[in-house]
Amino acid sequence: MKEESYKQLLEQKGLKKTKVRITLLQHFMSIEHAQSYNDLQAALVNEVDKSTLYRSLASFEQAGIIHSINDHSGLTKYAFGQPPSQGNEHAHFVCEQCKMVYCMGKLAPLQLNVPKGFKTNKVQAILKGVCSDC
Amino acid sequence: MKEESYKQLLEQKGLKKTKVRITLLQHFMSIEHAQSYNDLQAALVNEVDKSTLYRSLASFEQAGIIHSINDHSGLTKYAFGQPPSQGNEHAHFVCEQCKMVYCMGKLAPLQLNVPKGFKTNKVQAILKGVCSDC
DNA sequence: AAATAAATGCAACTCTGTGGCATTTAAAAA
DNA sequence: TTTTTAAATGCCACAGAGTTGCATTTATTT
Repeated sequence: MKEESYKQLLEQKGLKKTKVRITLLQHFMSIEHAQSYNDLQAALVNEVDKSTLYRSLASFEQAGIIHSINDHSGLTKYAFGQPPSQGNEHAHFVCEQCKMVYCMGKLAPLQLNVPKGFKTNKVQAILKGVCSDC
Repeated sequence: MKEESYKQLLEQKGLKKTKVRITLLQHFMSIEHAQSYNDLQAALVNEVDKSTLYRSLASFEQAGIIHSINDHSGLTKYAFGQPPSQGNEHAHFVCEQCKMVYCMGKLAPLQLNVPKGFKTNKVQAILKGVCSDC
């Protein structure tokens, strides 16, 4: 995908087309698994300030370009694409060997019974196992 | 439950019956939802050192007395009882209003299809919604 | 090209959690 | 019961993730 596409997406979302954001977006779209803060710093060759990176991630997430994932490792990870939501549920797969986090395809609505008085709005599932690369 | 019971449980698990552990265990067994580090500090009236508390939690978890939960809030929470495991799966319910975390009953095994090459070993589910108190 | 509003970089800070080490305490041995 | 010993505690300093205030720079608008 050429640079014009990234710029188009940013414009469409009402985000300024800055150097950091273009590089970051390019990276997100070129990789298939979720990224930690450190992955991203490395990918951007440590040329970006920490707070700038976190702020960029926040704006991307708010714009629905990426979504964040908590994979039980203590580290938040970020992946390209809309977050799982009503009608668009997806689970995350954490590889127990390489620790990579992948977004899985659409998820069949889960049947879960909760005690009376509890009302479930959404279900977030984390699958743990071994990925196709390991 | 009287103090003897707490002591019995600690002994059974091969843990020394110290003041901190007895108080902590007593607290865990008297409350129905998962506790954050701060909840616990407050419950112990801030009389326990931070590292001692974390170490006590670690030993309780290792002994299978409690289990830790990551509820997407960034904070680890701890709840009484064995962790969800093969044949003993349970989900956690996070109330979107009061932020309380509850352990739900046994969970029907989830049917989730993953791409070929991926092997799922376990599924962890977080339910989000509104609890019976809210 | 000038004005404006937002993004960046820097520094200081908060908060969760960990690790070393001297001291205390529970359990075991005498 | 007293002594021994091994583990638990408290204190301190530290590490890492993430946030915030503020001055400066940069993208966009006029």
